[in-house]
Amino acid sequence: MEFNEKQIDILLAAERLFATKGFDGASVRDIAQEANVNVAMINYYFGSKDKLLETFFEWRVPDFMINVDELSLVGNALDKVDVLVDRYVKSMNSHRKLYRVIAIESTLKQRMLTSDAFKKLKIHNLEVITSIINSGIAEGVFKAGNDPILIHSMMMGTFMNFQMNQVFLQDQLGIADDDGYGQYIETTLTEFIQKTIKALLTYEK
Amino acid sequence: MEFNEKQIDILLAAERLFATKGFDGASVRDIAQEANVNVAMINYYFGSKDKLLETFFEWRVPDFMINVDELSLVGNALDKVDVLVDRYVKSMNSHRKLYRVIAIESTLKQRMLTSDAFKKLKIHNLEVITSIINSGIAEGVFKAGNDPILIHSMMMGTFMNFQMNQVFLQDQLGIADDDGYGQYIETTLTEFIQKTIKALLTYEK
DNA sequence: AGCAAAGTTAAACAAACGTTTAATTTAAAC
DNA sequence: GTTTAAATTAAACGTTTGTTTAACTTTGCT
Repeated sequence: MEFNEKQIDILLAAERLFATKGFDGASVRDIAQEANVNVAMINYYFGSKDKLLETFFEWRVPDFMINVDELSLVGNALDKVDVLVDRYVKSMNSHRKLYRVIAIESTLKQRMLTSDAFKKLKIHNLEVITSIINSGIAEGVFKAGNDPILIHSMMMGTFMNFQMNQVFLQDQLGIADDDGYGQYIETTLTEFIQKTIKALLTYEK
Repeated sequence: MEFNEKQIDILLAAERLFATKGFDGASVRDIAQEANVNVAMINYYFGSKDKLLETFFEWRVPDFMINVDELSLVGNALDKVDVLVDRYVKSMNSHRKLYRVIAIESTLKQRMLTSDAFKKLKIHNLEVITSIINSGIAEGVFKAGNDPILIHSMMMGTFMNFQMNQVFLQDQLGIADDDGYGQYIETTLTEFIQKTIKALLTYEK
């Protein structure tokens, strides 16, 4: 997938507007204006508004694949959890706008169901987590019987909750601006998720 | 707030359609048809589509207040966590449609920011969790230094993740239908969240 | 230079949107 | 039974929606 400058302008404008107004809330005229292009260019390059969303997803999905090579370098399973969560949160946090789009649109009716790219992404990431847990069990550090799906849901959900309730949480946490909020996510929230997963995997009962 | 039969029909229809198509995606004509009323009735009773959403929120919010009395009956802090999570998940799960509406709309621009009812609800629920954690620390069962906001985010986020990714997770978990998914949430997921919170609050490091 | 393809534009398209109007029916009060 | 207000309706309102058209400009190739 190769895009020229103008197409990327449109994709970036769409990302901004979808994230703040949702797919239905952002009109093609809004997007065209944000991207400084004529309205017709969107249909010319992408075919339709729906296909723009689809193309947008395919364009961004690769950014969210967990890099397995990086993880295999780390020694024990406990450290692997730390690295995994750190990379995962950093990746999602650096594409915060995108992640809000995903969260919103993936819930609505059948949109995105066609987008196999995302299903494959989720399955890939699930497999990475599963292998880490299994290696921890093999080492004797982790207890068995914890479903990777639930752990993945916990990690994703906790992060997403911070994305969805930024206004409320930023206020509650006494954080001044958006940058501070991003920093909080990359430090305190990351450590919290790391701690939670390790606590859970080593829990006796 | 008292509503007649027809108004409730509209509110219920709105709940269904907002949940599946989003606020922008559900037209007033859709809602009117779903509720078997004339289109004009929506504006007649609620003023506008925006006010319908606002009224809808205020109508449903009370259902999500944690009942503190029920919790004070339980003895130790560990059991309180179990009861809290159980009631919380059951409450959210029985209003699944609504919760999807909240999740979607609360993220988009400034909508809902005016709805103080929700902020108060969140603060109330946060206070309940805080008091449970503190009582556990007083008992010597829980370790100190865990922010209630993070624990609440984890609980909410994990549950919400199951709401947002039902199609994918239902497939991955091999669950046949919607009822089975609801049961999974009320049993396995509930136990997982309970275990996670207790593991975290008793974790050494 | 000449030509074909790609890029770009303003204008127009029909459809759908939320809302309002004006007319009519129903219900309640005296 | 008459009167007044509330409820209900079909139709129309003016916008906005996503998309297409047709004319025009730019680009790349021989």
